[in-house]
Amino acid sequence: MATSTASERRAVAKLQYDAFLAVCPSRQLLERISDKWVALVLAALGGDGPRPGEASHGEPRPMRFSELSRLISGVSQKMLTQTLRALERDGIVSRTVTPTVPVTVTYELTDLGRSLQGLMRGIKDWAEGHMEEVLTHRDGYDQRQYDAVG
Amino acid sequence: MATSTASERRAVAKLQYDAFLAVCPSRQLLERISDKWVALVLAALGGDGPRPGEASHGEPRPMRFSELSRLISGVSQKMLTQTLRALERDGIVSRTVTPTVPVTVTYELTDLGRSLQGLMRGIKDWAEGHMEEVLTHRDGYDQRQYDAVG
DNA sequence: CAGGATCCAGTAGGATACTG
DNA sequence: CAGTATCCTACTGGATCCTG
Repeated sequence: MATSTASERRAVAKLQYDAFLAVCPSRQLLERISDKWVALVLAALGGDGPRPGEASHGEPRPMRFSELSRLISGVSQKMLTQTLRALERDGIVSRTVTPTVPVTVTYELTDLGRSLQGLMRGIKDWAEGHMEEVLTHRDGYDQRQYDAVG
Repeated sequence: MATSTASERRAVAKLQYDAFLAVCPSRQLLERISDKWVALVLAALGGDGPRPGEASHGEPRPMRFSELSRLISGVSQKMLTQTLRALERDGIVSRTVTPTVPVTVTYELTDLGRSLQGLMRGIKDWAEGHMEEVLTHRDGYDQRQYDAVG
């Protein structure tokens, strides 16, 4: 059962893996993709992200390391590398090296990555779209805390 | 512009917040919800999660602290408390105290939480559903690494 | 039962310097 | 340009003990 035809049996696999269980492999996968940098990298490679002098959403396209680094402000080179390596290992992004001088490296989503990208963009959009609402709730919560203490 | 009618203007707010920017508040919100425990808590409160002697998906319903703790195996009491407090502060879950002895505390999703729950369940389901595929990719990647080194 | 408070180890992750 | 390697700190998060 470990060496079954994996790709087509996902509907079945869904019944076998359970992320609620600490020992289930899917728990680790969930941890890996539940990462702010993963969300932002996938959103970037998925075509979300303003390009100079243009509206917010572009087309999905291969992106270079430095390009990603610039778009995702605040990410360290270490974390970006680490994130991209992990995603490549899991088959979510592909890495292409073109032997120019200096070398050109591009990243893009795989089919598997594309199947996840929509979800991740949804998360990012949700955060951006409900920010005001969340801020309002926080104010209320903090005020209640303040009142309770005196 | 800070005190506008927040709830209905989300479509507008979406144009104002950008999680790609390190200084944008939505970046912090994205970090907060990009958390394995958040994903699992929302999945649990959203009705995903096997109940004894039953199929995998139940109905959304209020859940007690100990119940969540048992369902989400491996979570420490500290992290569960911390996660629930943060979600409560952000208006994603609500906390209800019933003054029995000992006290009964239940958690459930708010409307805001319900709007996020679908996305989070999607992430969890993706992880469970694509586990095999990811494992296959990892094997290939690791093998290639091994070959490259010798 | 549902946490709050403490203590402490592990590691995530930033800064810096160097390489093909 | 696109990383790798190293060092080091800060925070995450688990374990434990205690309370209303």
